[in-house]
Formats: sequence, structure tokens, C-alpha cells
Amino acid sequence: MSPDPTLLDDLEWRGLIAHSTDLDALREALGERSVRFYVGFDPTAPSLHLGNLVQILTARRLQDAGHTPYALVGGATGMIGDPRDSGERILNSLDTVKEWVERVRHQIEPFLSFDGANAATMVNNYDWTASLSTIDFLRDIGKHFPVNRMLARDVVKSRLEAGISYTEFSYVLLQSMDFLNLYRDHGVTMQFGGSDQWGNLTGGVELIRRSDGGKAHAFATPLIAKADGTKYGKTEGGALWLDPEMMSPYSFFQFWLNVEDEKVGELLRIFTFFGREEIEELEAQHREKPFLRLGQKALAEHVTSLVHGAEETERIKAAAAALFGGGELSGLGADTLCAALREAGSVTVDSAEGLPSVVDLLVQTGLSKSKGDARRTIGEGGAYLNNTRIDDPDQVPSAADLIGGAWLVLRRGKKNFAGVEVT
RNA sequence: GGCAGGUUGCCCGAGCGGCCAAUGGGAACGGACUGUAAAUCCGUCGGUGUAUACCUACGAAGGUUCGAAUCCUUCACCUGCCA
Repeated sequence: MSPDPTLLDDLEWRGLIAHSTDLDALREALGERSVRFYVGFDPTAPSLHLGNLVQILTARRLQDAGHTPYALVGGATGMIGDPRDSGERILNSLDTVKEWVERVRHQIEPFLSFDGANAATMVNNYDWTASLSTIDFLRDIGKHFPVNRMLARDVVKSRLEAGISYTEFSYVLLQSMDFLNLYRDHGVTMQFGGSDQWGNLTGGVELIRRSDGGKAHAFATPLIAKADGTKYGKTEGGALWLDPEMMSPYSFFQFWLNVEDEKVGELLRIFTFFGREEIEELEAQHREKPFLRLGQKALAEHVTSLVHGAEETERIKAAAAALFGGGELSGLGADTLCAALREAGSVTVDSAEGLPSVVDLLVQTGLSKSKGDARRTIGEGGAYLNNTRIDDPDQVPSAADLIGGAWLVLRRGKKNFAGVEVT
């Protein structure tokens, strides 16, 4: 199978290449034959997140263009920990890492194709690292790493004051060894990763050259940050997880829908499979009438479909349309409302002993984290029952408030909805 | 192994016997303005039906004291210097 020669241009246009080894050599390699490449994911949490999605989708783009993916989960590297600026990591137990490896593996699989001439392969670096002897490791791998060069790496430099363990310092050797092993055993000649991985990526390229005299390539994708340069991921109280248990698909969709104007074009390029013309058209429309938020809508719909499926996305869109419609809630059919609130999040309450107060309901739905917080929100004028501002914290909903005889709609602020089903 | 320093709320970081639920910054949250955008301004930011109160919290466990985030002891972890 001959690869798509325009791939690299497309990746560049999308801004997916933040750094790379010799770009011309890379272009030549990718344009002429089907390249075997790898991308790794360390199990540092039970779920992958937004940043990892960039890698997953990039892997998919490469596969679609005719190249062969090796998706690596870091059963070994996850035991060690990649150094980061914020300081030494707490080591996780083997059992925890093993469990997370499985979860991460299942999150990646749906995005790649495991059939055909360039079928993907899942690998785990635990398989070739766990049994490695220290002597072999130090002689065969360690010998190729000058410590002076390792010390010059930015992450390491930034940690020299605060301290860095030998464990984390050695991380780059393990990841480089992964590349070497995949190069030797599977003919893998390219690796990519997030730009924070750049040092680890080049470490592997260099090891292959020093150890086997081989030529390998690497590139890094950009870090995804907000328009002001700060990190995404602390929205609505948590990171942007791909696991629906850890972040509801509804919230996931809402995140994309609320992206700043300045970021729409960039995110469309990175996170969607829309073509160049399609995206440029969307950007043009967006520039002209930003208040329509067509870009955000397309982005939210596309990415949510990729991660959570088209059906779920339709349900979320219907839910958001109902809740944000601005019209009278009682005008909505009970079925519509019920479905919408289930998407947005809802709790069930037994009315046998009378309805709880609005304060209790805010807490039960999770809109407020404590009664004090709920009272505060009400005091600030930020709490609504059925789209009417609540001003008395002691208010108790009455039977007349029940929409369709069973539902209450609570809202905190402008866009946090939750339903209460009364039985 | 020895000596010295550190561990504070979501994060960073002050406090060093009572005036400490703990200064300040960031993040976050609510309001106003809007387009479920950004910027700006205002407000909030441990819990409790609101209390000169009680509970929980300043790495963990004990202790001294009328009173401890602050002093002492032991333990864990981190850092530096010396072996």
C-alpha cells in the first residue's frame, strides 16, 4: 500500500508538528513508503485525557494515510514516572499500574484499525523491560547516554534545585529503549508524542543511531493551552477525561462548545477530521458572525462523536437545545425534558416525606458541594428553580413546581443544570 | 549513618504559643455586561438551619500548656551538606 503523499503537508497545516527531526527526511520517509511508527501512553491515571487525544487522533491520521501504528502502553514506564517540573511523582503500585494499563488500552483501541495491510498493534513496554537485567541495561543502553547531555535537558535542569531522583532521571533511557526495541523487532522507524516528550523522542532516535547506526524519525505535537497560555483541564472541577465515568459526555460536549473564539480554528485543525476547505469555510463563517458560534458547535459535535459516539452526541445536543432554549420549561414535553435532564445529570428523590428544601436539592444534585455553598450561591443570586431565581434559601418546592408532575430543573449560574425526578 | 532545613487549605506561599479557619497570589465559583465567547468590574471561596458557638484542618502519632499550625518526642517522606 502506498502512502498518501500529502500527509505531512496536512499535519503541518494543522499545526500538529511543533518540533521534528530533519523535516525533509521525514517528508521523504512518509511520502515514499508505509512507515511503521509508534506513540506511547503512560498509565498515570485511570483514564486518558484531552492531551492524549491529540496523539490518538494523530495516530489515526497516520494510519489513514497508509502508515502502520504501534500503540504502546507504558506498563514499565508507568512504574517509573516521567520527570515533570512540578516535582517528584508518587510511585504507583504494580497492581494499580496494571489496572490502568488495561483501561488505557481499551480507550485507545476504538480509534485505530486492527485490520488490513497496515493494521495497528498494541504493545506494552513491560514485556521487554521487566525481565531486563541491570547489567545488560547499563552496558547496552546506559553506555549510549552521556550524563552531561541528560543534565542539559530542560526538565532535568529545572529540577536540579528542588531535586530529582535517579528513578525519574533514568526515565529517558527506558523510553529510548522502547524505540530501539520496536525498531529492531518490528521495524518501527518513527515516533511522535506531545511536545513535553521531545527530549524522550530524540533520546530514542539518538540511541538507534548510536547503538545500531540506524536512522529514525520523530516529531512532537503542540501542547494544547487556552488562549491566555494557561492549561486547559481544570474546567468545572476536573481534568478533561475521555472516560464517561470520570467526565460525563454532556460536560465533555459543553467544554468544546464553550471554547474561546481565538481557539476555534486551531482546535478544529487538531481535533477534527474535517478537510482543509471545510475548516477554512467554518473559520470564515466564524470570523464573520462569531456570535453564532458555528465553529464551536461543529467542534463539539465532531469531537464528542469521535469519543462518545454519534448517538450519544445527538442526545446531548437535544438536551442542550432544551435546557438552553430560553423558552418556558413547562412548554417542553415531559419526555424531552426528562431525556435532557438525564443527559445533564439528575437525581431521584422520594416525595413520601415531603420535598427537600432547595438547599438540600442543590447539594444532592452536586451543583453545590455543601449546604453552606448552596446558601452562598442563593445569596449571590446564582441559583434557579425552573429558570426562576431562588432568593429564599429555606424555600421548599411545592407540587405546583413539578413539571410534568415529576421534574424539577435546578440551575447554578448560567449553564450548570441538574434535574430532580420526584417519585 | 551524621548534621542541617523542610512537609500549611485545589495549587503556590506567609504565619512560628492566645488577636488563626489561618495574610497574599493564582485557579475556581456567582453576579453585571454578552454570544452557553473573550476582556473588564463587583462579590464569594473548610463544614454545620447562622452560631461572642461547635466540628474538622496546618505530613502521622503521642506529649507539654489554661491554650499549639506555632514548643517537645517518635515515625514517614522530601531537600542540602558530610560520611
